[in-house]
Amino acid sequence: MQLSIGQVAERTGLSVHALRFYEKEGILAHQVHRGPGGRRVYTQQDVDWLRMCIMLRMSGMPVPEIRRYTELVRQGDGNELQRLDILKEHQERVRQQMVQLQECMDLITYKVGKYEDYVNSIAAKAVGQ
Amino acid sequence: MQLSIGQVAERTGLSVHALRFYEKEGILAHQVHRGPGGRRVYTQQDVDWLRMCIMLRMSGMPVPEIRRYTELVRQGDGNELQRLDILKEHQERVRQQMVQLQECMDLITYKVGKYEDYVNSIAAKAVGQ
DNA sequence: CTACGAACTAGACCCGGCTCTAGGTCAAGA
DNA sequence: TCTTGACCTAGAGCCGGGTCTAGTTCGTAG
Repeated sequence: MQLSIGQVAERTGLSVHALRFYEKEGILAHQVHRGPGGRRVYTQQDVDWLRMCIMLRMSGMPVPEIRRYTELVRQGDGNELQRLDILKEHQERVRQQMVQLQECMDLITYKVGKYEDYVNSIAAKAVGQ
Repeated sequence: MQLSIGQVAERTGLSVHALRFYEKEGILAHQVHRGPGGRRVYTQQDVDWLRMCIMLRMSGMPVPEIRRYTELVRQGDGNELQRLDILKEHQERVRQQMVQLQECMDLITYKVGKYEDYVNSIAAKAVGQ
């Protein structure tokens, strides 16, 4: 299956601009090949790869690190340990992020509870009047 | 207890620059009062407030929204419903973020597992030789 | 033909959130 | 007295991550 940049944009949710930007940043496992008129032709694998990159970005992996990982994959077999290192390191960061986020959530939930109680008590008084 | 900007920086983890920046952005519940020589004098309440703001920032609340919330608090009683709205909205965003983060985590964990298996199988072969 | 839509490149621009600089005040200690 | 260090203001600069523009080139449809 051959996909144009527009189609890839649709199915990844990235903008056409962002796709070209990612390519320039070296974030494509197997560089996009070009069709007639120099147009980019993507495959399903490209889309799959992009979806993974989107996950990595969403979870806060910086573009340069995604590039490092991508380069390892491009180089092919033999560097699996390095790839594993990158992934594990990121996994740890994500774990920490989740812990932090949970702490924030706890505080917010506590505050929401307080305000709800307060607002309800006001409403109750109003009814009592 | 009176605190200098430097002391507040220490106990919040924010930089002195960031503290002045936050103040300029209107993110201080009760505006910092000034001591001799125009120096900022913070109280424990300021520190507590800042700690909450840090939680809100960490969980992705944009500065302008923290300002809105701060302004409501500054205005005093009577707008608790609006404050509650802001908090609930943010709570929902944080919830979504956590879901996303968990999805990313699942993918990463899956990949880490794959690579570990692979790396181990290689190691086993090496031993077998 | 021509005109539209989708693609191309290179590079400028934007935004949020700080961070840093320049130039100055002030108080305490050597 | 001089120096040091913490503070002050206003405003410039930086970084990450895109986003947008200008000026073209295609291929297809009217």
